[in-house]
Amino acid sequence: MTDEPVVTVTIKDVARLAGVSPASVSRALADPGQVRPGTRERVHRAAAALGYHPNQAAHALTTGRTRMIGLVVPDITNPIFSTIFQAVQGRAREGGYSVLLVDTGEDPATEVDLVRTLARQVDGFLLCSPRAAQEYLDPFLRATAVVTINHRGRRVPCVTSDNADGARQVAEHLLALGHRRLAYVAGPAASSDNRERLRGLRAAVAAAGAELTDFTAVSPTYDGGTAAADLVLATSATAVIAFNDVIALGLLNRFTARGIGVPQQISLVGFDDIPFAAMTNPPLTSVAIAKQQIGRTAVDFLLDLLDGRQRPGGSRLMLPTHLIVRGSTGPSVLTR
Amino acid sequence: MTDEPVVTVTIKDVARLAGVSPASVSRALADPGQVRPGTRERVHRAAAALGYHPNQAAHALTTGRTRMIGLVVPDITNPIFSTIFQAVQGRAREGGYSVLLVDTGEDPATEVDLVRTLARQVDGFLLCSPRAAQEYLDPFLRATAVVTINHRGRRVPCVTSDNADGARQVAEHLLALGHRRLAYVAGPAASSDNRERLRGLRAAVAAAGAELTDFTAVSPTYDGGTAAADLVLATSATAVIAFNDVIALGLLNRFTARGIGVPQQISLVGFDDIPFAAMTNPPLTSVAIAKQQIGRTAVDFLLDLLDGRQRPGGSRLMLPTHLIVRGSTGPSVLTR
DNA sequence: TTGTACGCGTTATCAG
DNA sequence: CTGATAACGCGTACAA
Repeated sequence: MTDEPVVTVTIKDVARLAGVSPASVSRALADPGQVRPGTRERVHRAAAALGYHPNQAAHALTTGRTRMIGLVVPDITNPIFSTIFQAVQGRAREGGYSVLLVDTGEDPATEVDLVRTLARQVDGFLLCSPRAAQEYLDPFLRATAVVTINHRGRRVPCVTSDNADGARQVAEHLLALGHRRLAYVAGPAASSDNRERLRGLRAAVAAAGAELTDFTAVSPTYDGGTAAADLVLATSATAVIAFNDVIALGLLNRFTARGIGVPQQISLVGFDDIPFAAMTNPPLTSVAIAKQQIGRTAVDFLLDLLDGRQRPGGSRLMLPTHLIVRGSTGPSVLTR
Repeated sequence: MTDEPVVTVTIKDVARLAGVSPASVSRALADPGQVRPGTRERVHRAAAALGYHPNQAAHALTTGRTRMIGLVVPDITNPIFSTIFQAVQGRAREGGYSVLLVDTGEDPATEVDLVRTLARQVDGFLLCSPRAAQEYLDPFLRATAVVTINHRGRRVPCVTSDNADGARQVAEHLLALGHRRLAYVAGPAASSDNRERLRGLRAAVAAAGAELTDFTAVSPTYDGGTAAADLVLATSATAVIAFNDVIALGLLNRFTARGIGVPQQISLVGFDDIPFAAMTNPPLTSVAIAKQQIGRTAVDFLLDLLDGRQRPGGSRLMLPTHLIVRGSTGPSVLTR
C-alpha cells in the first residue's frame, strides 16, 4: 500500500501538466466550447491524471455561489420528510448540488435562527412546512432564493399537495360508511397544511349535515397522538381523522391499549401515507401525497430560480392527493 | 415594509465603522484575548450593528476548513439514522459546524462515489454503518478525518453498540421462554453490526444446545422483512430475531397477514428500538441502542480529531445495549 | 483562441 | 496590541 502523499492539486498543477495557462484550464472545464478541441483534450487528460477536483470554497468566493441548497424540515424522524430528503438529494445531485439538511425540531425560533445563520452558506432554501410566521422569514426571502413545500407562501414559489381535496375524500369516505360524528386531531396551527385539511373536512361535513369536532395534538408526533387519544374517546365520535400518519399511529396505539378496535368500534384515517402506515393491524387508511414528486419538483423550481429561468414571485404547483383504503373499511353502521 | 437593500457586509465594513483595521476585526472575533478590551468592545458593537456574518467561503479558502461535517447513512428513512442525525446536528451546531447529510441508498458504489466527491467540502466524515469495503475507503481516510458509527474500522476511531451482548440478551431471553429453534433474518453482509449480532446469537444458542437458522433479507428495509417472512415460516422456528426493527416490522406485517400470531404462535425480536417499535399490537420486543449518545459521542470524536486533540488511529468506544421487552412475552412453550 | 492580471473576503505573517 | 501586506484557489475582464 503506497502511502501516497495527499497533496492538494490545484488548477495550476493541471495547467502546468497540460502546458497551458490556468485560465485555459478553467475555461476548458467550465465552458468547453470556448476552447480549441486539442487544448481541451489535453486539459481534460491532465485533470483526470492528477485527480483534480475544483476547490469549492474558492469557486464560491469568486462566483458567490456555493452549489449547496438548504433543506429545512420540522422533524427528519417523520418518514414524510426523510422521503422528501431522498428525492431532493437525488435531484440536487443531478444538478451538481449538495444538500444541507436542517432539522428545526418543530421550533419556530430555531427555524428562524438556523435559516438566518445558514443563509450565506447556501444558494437557496427549500422550506418544508415552515412553522415560523411569514414575517420573520420575509427578510431572508429577499436575500435568498426560497421555495416552500407544503406551505402556501406569499410571493414565494411553492409546491403543495391538494390538502383540501384529500380531506374531502376522507370525509366523504367516512360519511359513506355511515359515520355522522367525526373528530379531527389537528397539527400545528402555523401549518398551512393543517388549515387546509381542516377546511376541506369542514366543508364536506357541513354539506352532509354531519358533525366535526377538532382537537389539537400537542405536537405532530407519535407521542402527540398517544396523548390526544383519550380526549377523542371522551367524545361520541365514531371516526377519527389525524393531521398526519404519525399522529394516527400514536392514536392507534392508545386506542388498542384501551381495547378500542379499529375499524370495528372506531375508524381511523391519517395523512401522508408513510410506509409504516401499512404495517399496523389493521393497516391504516391514509391520504397519499406525492412525496418524491414534491421533492424533485421543488428542486427544479429552486434551480430555475437560481439560474434566472423563473421570476421569484412565480408559480405555485399543487399536486393531487388520493385516499388509500387498506384492509377492511369497517362496518357501515357503528355503535359503541 | 422597508425594502432594505440586501447588502453584503464584509469585514472591511465592520473595520471602518469600528475605526480599526480588518485584521483587528478578525482577531477580535476569532481570538478575543489577543486584543485590547476597548477595541474588542467597539468591534463587537460594530459587527452587531451591521449584522456581520463572516463569509464562510473566504474563511474556508484561507484556513482550509469548511466547518462542515458529512454524515453518511445508508437510508435516512430508517428511524435509527434520522435520530442519529438529530443528535449529530445538535452537537455539531454547538461546535459551530453544519451537517451535510448524505444518503447512499444502501449502495456501496454510491457511497464511495459520494464520499469521494464531497471529501473536499467537509472537514470530516461520520460514516454510519458503511457498506463499502474498507479498501475503497482507505484512501479517503488518510486525506480526511473519519469516525465510523456502528462499524469496526481498522485504524479509524469508531463508536459502536455492544451488538454481541445485545444479541446474547435476546437469545437468552428467548431460550428462557422455552424456544429451542430460533431464526435470524440477517442484514447486509458488509455490515459489521450484522456480523456481531449473528456471532452473539450463535454463541448463546450453541451454549444452550439449541438451534439457529439464518436467512438474509434482500435489504434491511420494511419490504425486505416482508419478503423474508415466508421463508422463515417454512422452517420450524418458533422465534425470530431480525437484524433491525424495520425488518422486524416487515416480518410482523406478513406474519399477521398469514394469521400467525405474535407472540402467541411465534416470538419476534428486533434491533435498534425505533419509536415505531412500540406501536404494533403487540408491541415489538427490541434491543435498545444509545442513539443520541452515539451521535453526540461521534461528533466529539471527530472534532477532537480535527483539533488535533486525538490521534487518528485512536479510540474505540462501545456503548451498552439492553433488551426492551414490551407487552406480554408469549407462552413459555410454543406449538404450531 | 489564449495568457496576464486582478479581485473575491478572510486569515496569517511580520513590522512597528 | 495593532496595521499593512501577502497569500488561499479560482473566475474573468482585458489584452494579445
